[in-house]
Amino acid sequence: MTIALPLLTTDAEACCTPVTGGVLAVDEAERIARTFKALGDPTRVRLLSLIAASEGGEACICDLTEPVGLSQPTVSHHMKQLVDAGLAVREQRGRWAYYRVVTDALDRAAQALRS
Amino acid sequence: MTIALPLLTTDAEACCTPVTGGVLAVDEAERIARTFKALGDPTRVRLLSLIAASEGGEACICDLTEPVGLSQPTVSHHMKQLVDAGLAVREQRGRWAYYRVVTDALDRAAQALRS
DNA sequence: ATGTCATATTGACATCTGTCGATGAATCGA
DNA sequence: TCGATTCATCGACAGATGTCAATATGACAT
Repeated sequence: MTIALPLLTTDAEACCTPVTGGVLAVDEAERIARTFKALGDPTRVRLLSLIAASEGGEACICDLTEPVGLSQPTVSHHMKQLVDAGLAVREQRGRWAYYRVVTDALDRAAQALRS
Repeated sequence: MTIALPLLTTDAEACCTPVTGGVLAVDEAERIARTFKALGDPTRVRLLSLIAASEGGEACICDLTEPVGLSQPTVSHHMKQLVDAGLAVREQRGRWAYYRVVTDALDRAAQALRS
């Protein structure tokens, strides 16, 4: 007999012992830090903001390269970081890769900062 | 004539255009990212948690070194990062340096993630 | 099949970051 | 005054990070 288990729990999904709610276990601190590390680069903050403000709440790499003023590989790299952290999701449609912000993940990250 | 101006506005004090509330200006994104960068290290997350959970909500370096298992200079370095980011404050009392968490700064950081 | 377009990956590079041991600075007690 | 204590700073080092040009991958149109 096999049991269906979630294949992957991204850091931002796993919820959210608040930082100020008692001493955090090492692995909890690592999970929380991974999420904030992804938010700790101005380009990535800007990318999330650009995507969230786009029509339909989604954007492809080609929409993002010019506004942030960086090369396409660099933007692609940053988006991968955000996806790995669970803060964005990627959907391939034809030649384009559309990214959306995972607002739940942002909310959960905010929870970790609540007092 | 001279005018009294705030000498320093820490990043976490300056509030808090939400990431998902329209395209962020570059300097706003940089401010937000600086705060989250400070939160992007597991040791620093742990330090904040340890301080917040300490008696009186404050702790000195000597209280923190052993729990995080790092050298005193390293802990001191991390605390400086947190103070520079406005997430902690330092008060010297005799030989000891007491640190407190700036919960308002955490709240404001959380605001930046609200949708 | 071939070429074009959008994106990801690779490899390289300079810079930043976390860590430590050694040392300096300030405070207190004897 | 002297030594002990607490913390910050310095110098060094390995490893991580942000960036780009070049290239690979994959999808679509012709």
